[in-house]
Amino acid sequence: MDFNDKQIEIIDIAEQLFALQGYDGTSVRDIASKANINVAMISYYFGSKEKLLEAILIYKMSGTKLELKSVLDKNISPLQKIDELIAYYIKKIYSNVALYQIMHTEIMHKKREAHMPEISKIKKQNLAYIQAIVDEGFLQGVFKNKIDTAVIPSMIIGTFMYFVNNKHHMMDILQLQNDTAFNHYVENQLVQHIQQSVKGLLLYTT
Amino acid sequence: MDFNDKQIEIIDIAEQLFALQGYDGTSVRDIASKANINVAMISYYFGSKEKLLEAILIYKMSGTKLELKSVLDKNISPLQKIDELIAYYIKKIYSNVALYQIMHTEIMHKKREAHMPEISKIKKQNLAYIQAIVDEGFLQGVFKNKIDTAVIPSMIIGTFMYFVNNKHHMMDILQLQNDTAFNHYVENQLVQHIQQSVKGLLLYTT
DNA sequence: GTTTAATTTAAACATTTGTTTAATTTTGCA
DNA sequence: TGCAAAATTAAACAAATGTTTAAATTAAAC
Repeated sequence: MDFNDKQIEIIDIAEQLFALQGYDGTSVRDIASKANINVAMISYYFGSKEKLLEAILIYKMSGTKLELKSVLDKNISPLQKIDELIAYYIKKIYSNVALYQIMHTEIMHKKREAHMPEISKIKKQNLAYIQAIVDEGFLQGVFKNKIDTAVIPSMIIGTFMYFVNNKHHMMDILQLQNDTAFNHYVENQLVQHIQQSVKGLLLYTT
Repeated sequence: MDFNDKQIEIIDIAEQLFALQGYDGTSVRDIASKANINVAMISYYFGSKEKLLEAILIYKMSGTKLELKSVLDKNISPLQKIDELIAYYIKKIYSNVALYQIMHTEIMHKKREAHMPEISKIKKQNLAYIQAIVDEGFLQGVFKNKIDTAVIPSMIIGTFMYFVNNKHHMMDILQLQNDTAFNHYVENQLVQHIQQSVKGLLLYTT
């Protein structure tokens, strides 16, 4: 599956609109006018609106694959690996928020669960890497708590997505004046909070 | 704002459909046929589809108000308060998942940010209660870490919503065979994990 | 029991939807 | 240059959308 420049342009714009307004809330004419093309070009290039959504997932997901293995192979402590894992995780998601928003809203809606198997496979792969770090931590006696590793991605992605989806409200509460301040908060404080809580989960029994 | 039995029936069905298929993905005819009524009844009772969405939010939110004050007033330690707060929070959300799904998808979509102020007000109120518990914990010297309390709701709601929105995947990974097992996991293990991580955030510096 | 109001219905409405058609323009190549 | 393929266009298409209408039915009030 390779797309030409024109297709990629359409994919980029459709991705933004789908993330912002939802799949059903975005018409092909919306996309066409924003992309300065004729409506027919969408059918011409992708076959249908549904297949355009597929194209977005395929194209964007291939460029988003998490390289957690590189974190795993580093010569650092399990605790540091957790830190780096989370920082890397969030950095990746943050630079592809639109894609994740589409995945979490459209794919969730029971109508379109076609791509579920593929996504599920990636999730399982990522989980295996996290599990490896957790196992290592236990082996070294650093991690004390027996937890379900499966909840860690939920904590990272869930917390992060909720936070950015409520950007306006968070900026209000935390008195962040502009987008730069918000970005800075996410990349520093928010990441630290998530790191802290995941480590707290692994290290301490209360 | 009070609704008669017929209106409430429509509200209940529309809530389920909006949560499952999205607002734009659900037609008024969908709602009408599921509710065994004529399409015109929606306009007759609510004025429009948009106002039906409003009605859902108004009606369901009034019955969902978190009674965090009761937790705050209890004669227990701040740590226990955090536990109870989280357990209560999740219990409430879980019994109103559909409403929260609508809020987090539809309200997020930039088209409809009308009800934002009202929701924002409730969020701020809840946050104030959490802040009171955190302050108390610090005063007693139990909590050691200076954190932004504002991220706690993100952790609770975000983690929880992500988990239940990926129900299928989670059941697969955690080998939960049926809905009962899933519910049981959410109400026990998941709640405990979230409690543990929030407390870890407050108690320990790593 | 008659009258008035409230409810319910089927049909029609004007738009908007995704998609296709057929003609036109542009491009790539011999 | 000439020509075939690809790209682009405006228009039309049927189906689905939210909403309204006007008639029919039911309920309530007197």
